[in-house]
Amino acid sequence: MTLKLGIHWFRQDLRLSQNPSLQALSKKVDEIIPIYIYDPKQRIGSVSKWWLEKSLKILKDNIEKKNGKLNIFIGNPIDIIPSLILDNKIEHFYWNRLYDHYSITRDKEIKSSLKLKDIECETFNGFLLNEPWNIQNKSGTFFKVFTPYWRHCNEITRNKKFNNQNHNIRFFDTNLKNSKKLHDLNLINKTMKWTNKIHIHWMPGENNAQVQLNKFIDHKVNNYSIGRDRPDNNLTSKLSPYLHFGEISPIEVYNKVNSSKKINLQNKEKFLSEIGWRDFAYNLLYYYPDMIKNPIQKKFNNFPWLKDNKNLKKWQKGLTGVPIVDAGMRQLYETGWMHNRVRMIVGSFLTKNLLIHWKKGEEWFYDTLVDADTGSNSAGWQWISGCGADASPYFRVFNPILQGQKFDPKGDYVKKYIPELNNVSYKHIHNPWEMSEQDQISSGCKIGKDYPLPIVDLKETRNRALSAFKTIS
DNA sequence: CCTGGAGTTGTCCTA
DNA sequence: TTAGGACAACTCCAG
Repeated sequence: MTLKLGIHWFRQDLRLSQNPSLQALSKKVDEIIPIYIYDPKQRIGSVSKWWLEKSLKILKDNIEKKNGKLNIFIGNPIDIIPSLILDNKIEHFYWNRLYDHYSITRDKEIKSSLKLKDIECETFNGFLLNEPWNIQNKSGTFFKVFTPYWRHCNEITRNKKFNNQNHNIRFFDTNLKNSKKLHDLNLINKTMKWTNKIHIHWMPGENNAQVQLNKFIDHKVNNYSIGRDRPDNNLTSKLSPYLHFGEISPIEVYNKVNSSKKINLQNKEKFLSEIGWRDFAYNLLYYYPDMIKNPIQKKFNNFPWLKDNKNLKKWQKGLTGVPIVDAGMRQLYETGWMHNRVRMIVGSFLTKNLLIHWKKGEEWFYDTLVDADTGSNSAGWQWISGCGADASPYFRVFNPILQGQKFDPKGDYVKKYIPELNNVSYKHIHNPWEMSEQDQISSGCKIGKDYPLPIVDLKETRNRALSAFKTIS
């Protein structure tokens, strides 16, 4: 008797638990051949490469604990998959779906070629609470505004039955021919000092994702509603990279939080809606597939963005002279992550005070964030720059001094990432250029020497942005 | 098809 | 010092 074999294709679902494709396939076949295909043509940031390497290593180990082997390939899946099927007499080929244009196009092509060969191909939702085509407003189209979207989506998700059981998964125990070593992907570039420090702050992998979720539920979520806005504490869930790589199921996150009796309603709803934002971003990406590159509001094609590489570089390095902006940019560079509130502040500063195209910000974030994600990243940048579907009104230009004073009142966050300002008093921590000569001497921080003067005048550039918006309306 | 209320995350000015 | 209104106009969405 021969074994009935099926392939599960891992993509952004690097987990064994609560993985719908793996679950379904294990009911169908005797043993599962798990594969991962690294496609050099698919966009991936530098820091994401670091995370991916770690994550694949853990996945590989977890599969080996179940006496299986993870098979890694390099190249275009469209070329690789047909020969895998042929060589190994595969009759079932399963995966969990993705929602960006590149993946959708590729997956469609693969699915139809498998159908032609009479291979059973099934795909699943393992990445979102609800897939875009299942969420419609009463006019029968997709939602463009978050609040009504989430009311609807939340209702559906709350009533979904959640199967907490994991069917036993049996893996095929030998590597396929031509499969590569993880090392061959060359994901971690040794010369890049960047990623050297990331491991201090992050532990990828599905086991760590569970630890992080439990920690969040036990110690953080009950202060979430207000606390999430404060970069000087640590009350956000930090689940974003795990969700991006699929090391944890968003439905599991939703259900564990939703069913917890310890969490008060306001904090619970606030957190769940943040998980909803992730779905909403993918809803937008699905219906505006080119939003990665182009503004959803077409009039923004005429927006007078400035090409200013000098200021862009200063923004990237955290040398703008505006403390809360610089602290955020340095946190990003150092840890691969930035607090959500600060992402908005640096985004507003780049697109409104510096008038630099949001795309430049999107690219930098994509390269440097551990949670760099096609949907959330482009939706976030379109929102903050004002060109998104449901964007911030144009007159809402953040004042980084006020934001700093409001959300980092003692300057703890700023000081953590900008040691130059360590001895500056809290009165001037967000506007150190207004210190007197005397204050600059006593705090050991001479503005313009130890720490830069602001590269732009905040008031002037605010007005410049407002007039720029008038030109396109 | 029409209607009215609402829209993540603000800031500034004036009284 | 603080609270309230202005800042645009438009599109979305539900009834």
